[in-house]
Amino acid sequence: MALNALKTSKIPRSDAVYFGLRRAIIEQALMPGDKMTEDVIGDRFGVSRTIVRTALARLHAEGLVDLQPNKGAAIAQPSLSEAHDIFEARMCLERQVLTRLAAKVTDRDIALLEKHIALERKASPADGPASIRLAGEFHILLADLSGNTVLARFVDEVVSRCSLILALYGRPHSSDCSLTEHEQIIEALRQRDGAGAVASMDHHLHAVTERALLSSTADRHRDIRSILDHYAK
Amino acid sequence: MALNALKTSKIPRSDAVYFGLRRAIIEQALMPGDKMTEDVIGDRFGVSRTIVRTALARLHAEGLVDLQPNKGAAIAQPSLSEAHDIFEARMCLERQVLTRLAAKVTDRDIALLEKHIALERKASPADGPASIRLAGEFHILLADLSGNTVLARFVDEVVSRCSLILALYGRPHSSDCSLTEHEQIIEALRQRDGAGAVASMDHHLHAVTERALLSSTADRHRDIRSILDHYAK
DNA sequence: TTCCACCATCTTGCATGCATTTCGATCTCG
DNA sequence: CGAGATCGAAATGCATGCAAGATGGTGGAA
Repeated sequence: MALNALKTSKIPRSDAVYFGLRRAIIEQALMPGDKMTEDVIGDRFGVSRTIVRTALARLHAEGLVDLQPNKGAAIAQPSLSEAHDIFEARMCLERQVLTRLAAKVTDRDIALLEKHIALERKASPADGPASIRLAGEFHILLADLSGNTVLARFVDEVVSRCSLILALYGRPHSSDCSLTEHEQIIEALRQRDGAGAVASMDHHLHAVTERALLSSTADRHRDIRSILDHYAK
Repeated sequence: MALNALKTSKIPRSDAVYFGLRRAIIEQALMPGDKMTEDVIGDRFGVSRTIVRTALARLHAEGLVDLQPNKGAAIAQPSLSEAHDIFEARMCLERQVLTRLAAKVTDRDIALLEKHIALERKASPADGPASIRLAGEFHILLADLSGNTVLARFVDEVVSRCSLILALYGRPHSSDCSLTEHEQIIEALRQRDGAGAVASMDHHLHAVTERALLSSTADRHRDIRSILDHYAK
């Protein structure tokens, strides 16, 4: 009785759908623009449309899914302008995370970060999807360790949305070099060097931004909306 | 044809419930801890539980509502620790907003801000609820004018959650002095003085924080039904 | 051929019904 | 008298059904 009171935390079935879809989006199994029909998702997950609808609404609130009334859901396609907004917010939030973290980081925190880096290093060469996810989760781990749950939630959101931006505008294998940048951040934290950590993060995020947005002008598939913006007026 | 394409944006009925409840929470008509029964809300707004559930989930995602499985929804009661996290995130976000805004603010923006201040000034003396809401909306307006939609969304959330903190820990009539502080911020913006605007905002938010975390009020017994009659339409 | 209207089909918006769980009051027993 | 068991009312979790809106293709008229 007293024991299973701990495991009696019934979790809603919509959570399973939410996390499943979220991972599919972040690992770029589902690509921006892909249509998400309630029936299809419900069949795959073995739940009714009611549940799917709840999960989609949640993803919509996070900006991962576009939701138009009477027309259904699709994976969000951030415009270049939105992409810029997301990167700016991300920079602002992650600076705060590192400033805060440098002042309170423990050896155990460092160990957790090292452990994560090891995972990144292992997954990096071959496994594309996992590599993308792990690179993002490094930043989410930093935010968690900062101890500020609000910052952590916001970082989680902007990092997730960055996956969409990468999928839309980025070039394929661009996450390798971020590994050493992550190591630089940890090194600065190990020395409780807040300014250094922020500087490393600035450098890292600028690099990510450039990698993500510079290739967009050249080739690959481009955003129709930003193209039309140019001709509409 | 081409004209009504603009007005053919059917809005879901859950939006009405969402915004109604949100306003009731922000204006402190509904207080932290108040139980929110789906049937009761549905009756007041004239919709089914399905719709109410959607609105509650959205409020939960924003941290305004606590949602426990099988136990229902209640207005969130941020802990002091959460309150601190929220203020820290808010400070970080609003600094960015002002830095950005000072660099691009137009005379039209200034005019909008002045107009809002006029509203605040008018509502301040008597109307408690509206005064609370307007003080928050000043900050949301700043974020909107910054042009960064992501920052704007985040600011919206933290400002809303600050209402809960004020309701829980703040003292009743504390929003008057914030008016002159808002004016200081506008003045700094008018001179395109980013550093000055940030300094004013720092001072303002520190003041708000201090005002917020002083005393707790005795709560009386209130009826959710009669309150919702006022917000249902 | 091109454009428009119309219809079949698919999909979403929403209410309702049923099963399950929670909560509180009464009852029972020590 | 008090602590725990028990039962009923109430609230939630979820699936399903139906109406309304969107999509895409066909046929007719200019």
